[in-house]
This record gives sequence, structure tokens and C-alpha cells, in this order.
Amino acid sequence: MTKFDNFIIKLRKSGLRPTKQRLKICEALFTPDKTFHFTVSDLKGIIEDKLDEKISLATVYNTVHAFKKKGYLKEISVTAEKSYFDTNTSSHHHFFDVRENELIDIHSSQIELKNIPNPPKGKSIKDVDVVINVENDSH
Amino acid sequence: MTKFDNFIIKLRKSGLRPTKQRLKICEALFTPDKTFHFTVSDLKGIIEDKLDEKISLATVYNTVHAFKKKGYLKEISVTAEKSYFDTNTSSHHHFFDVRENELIDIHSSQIELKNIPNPPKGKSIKDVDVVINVENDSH
DNA sequence: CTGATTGCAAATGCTTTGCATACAA
DNA sequence: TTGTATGCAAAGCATTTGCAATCAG
Repeated sequence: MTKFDNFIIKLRKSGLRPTKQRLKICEALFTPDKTFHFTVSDLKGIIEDKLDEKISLATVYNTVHAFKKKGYLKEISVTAEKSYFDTNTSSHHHFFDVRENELIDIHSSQIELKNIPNPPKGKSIKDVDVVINVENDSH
Repeated sequence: MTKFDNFIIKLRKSGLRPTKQRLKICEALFTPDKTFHFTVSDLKGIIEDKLDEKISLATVYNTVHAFKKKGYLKEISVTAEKSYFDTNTSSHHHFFDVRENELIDIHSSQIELKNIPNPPKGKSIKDVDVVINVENDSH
């Protein structure tokens, strides 16, 4: 059972057809032993430069959105012109370097949020994002 | 001493010339008794529809950025699609209704953040944003 | 005057869409 | 086959930029 077999099973189980492009995206996202953060154009770069597979931007967008919907990726809200995604889908928070545009994980156990207020009437909480903006001391 | 005199003083003190457009923006932002959240195009709409002053989009962007730099506005990180600004510049957090794209203040005293981890070496914390994403129970 | 500000339109950057072609089941 | 997925180019938005005209001091 190769890792590709696993990707094929994973995709089929989600109702997504295991195409060549999606398998490459799985390889890029889910092979590394560490989780990581990326933008859509980062991911396109990885597929084309490291995995040597031409892929269209639209396909990368399609697949990233499909994977997000299936819960294989999380999108992170930071002040930026771009969307950042995270292969770490567990509950956790982030440092964001506002100069370098770099995200760094904070394990959820490292921050304790107390007294989360009740949401407005008729609404319920989907999730809580904590972003700690940082910058280099040097400035 | 009208409120306009105050706006003129405020602008001059910041090294910003009190132009007709900037005074209208001050009126829109700092007259209401409650603080509020807005996007750049919201603000353009308020100036043109309620205050009946034509204003160019570029000027609204210029001024909002200038005001942010002077500390008269805060920018809020919620979605990657648009920038949201807040006339409440004190430290506080937000609910964000992901369906309606609506922000609701949470007083800073209402959330307690414990054990904020040390930032990565060489970096220091600028600020901490907590966004609690909510949605209507209905759906 | 002189530099700051405005306004318009063009340009930019990220994301989405339309549609014909190719592919998985 | 039959509906999905891909890829390209065009379109869509929010935002920024260039530059000439206008304004504040």
C-alpha cells in the first residue's frame, strides 16, 4: 500500500475523483512530516518546481477549496492581501510576522482563553482564531 | 468651538491638512456617539449618500490609511477579501458573523487570555487579535 | 509660491468564472 | 456514456499607483 493508494482512498472516500493533479496536490500537502502554511501560489510553485507537474491555477484553487470543505485544510485569517492555508487542521493559533508575512503555529494548549462571552442571540460559535501579530525587534 | 474646529485641530496636530474631504471623513467617523466598523466602500457611501459630498475612492483609501497610521482607526483581520476598519481604537476583540460579514465588539475585559506564549526569538508582539467566528443557528 | 492633496483612470494582484477539452467511472 | 475535472483566458474585486489639476499655508 503506497502513499498514493492512501491518497486515492482518501479522495474517493470524499467523493473526489483521484486525478493526476489532485494526487500531486496530496503529495505536496500530506507527505511532509511537518504541517505547514501556504498560499495558493506557493502550492502551485511546489507542484511545478518540486514535483515537476504543470498545473493550472484554477485547478489549484478548485482543489484547495474542495479540500478545505472536506476538512483537510484550514484557512487562516490574517491581515493580508492573500489567503493562507494550513495543513494542520487541529485547533490551534498563530503568530503572524507582519513584515515577513510568515505564520508560526501556537499549540492550542499554549494559550488559555477564559470567559469566552456568549455569542449574540441566535448565533453560535464556529471557531475562535487568535492571531498574535509580531515583528522583528531590529525594525 | 464647533466639532469642525475640533477636527481641524486634530488634523493639524497630526500634520494632516484639514481639507474639505478629510473633514467630511472625520464627520462620518467621529461624530457618531457609538464606534462602528466599516469597509472603505462603506465609508465612501456614507460620505456621498448621507453627507452629500462627492469623494474619490483613492482619497478615501489615502485618508483611511493616514488615520490608521495616526492611531485614529484600527484595522481588523477577519477575511482575506476585504479590509475592515474600526473607529474603536482601544484594545478589544470581535465576533464575526461569517454569513452576514458583520463584526460585533467584545470588550477586552470580557475575554481573558492567559499564558500568551513568548514570541519567536528576535520578534516582539505588536498586538493580539481574537476573532470568534459565529453564524446563525437557523440555516 | 510650494509642497500636500485630490481625483481620475490605468495598473496590479488575488480570486473566480465560462467554456471547451479531457478524463474517471 | 455521463457527469467531473482541467486548463486557459477573460472577468471581477479590492486596492494601489501615476500624474495632472487643485488647494492649504
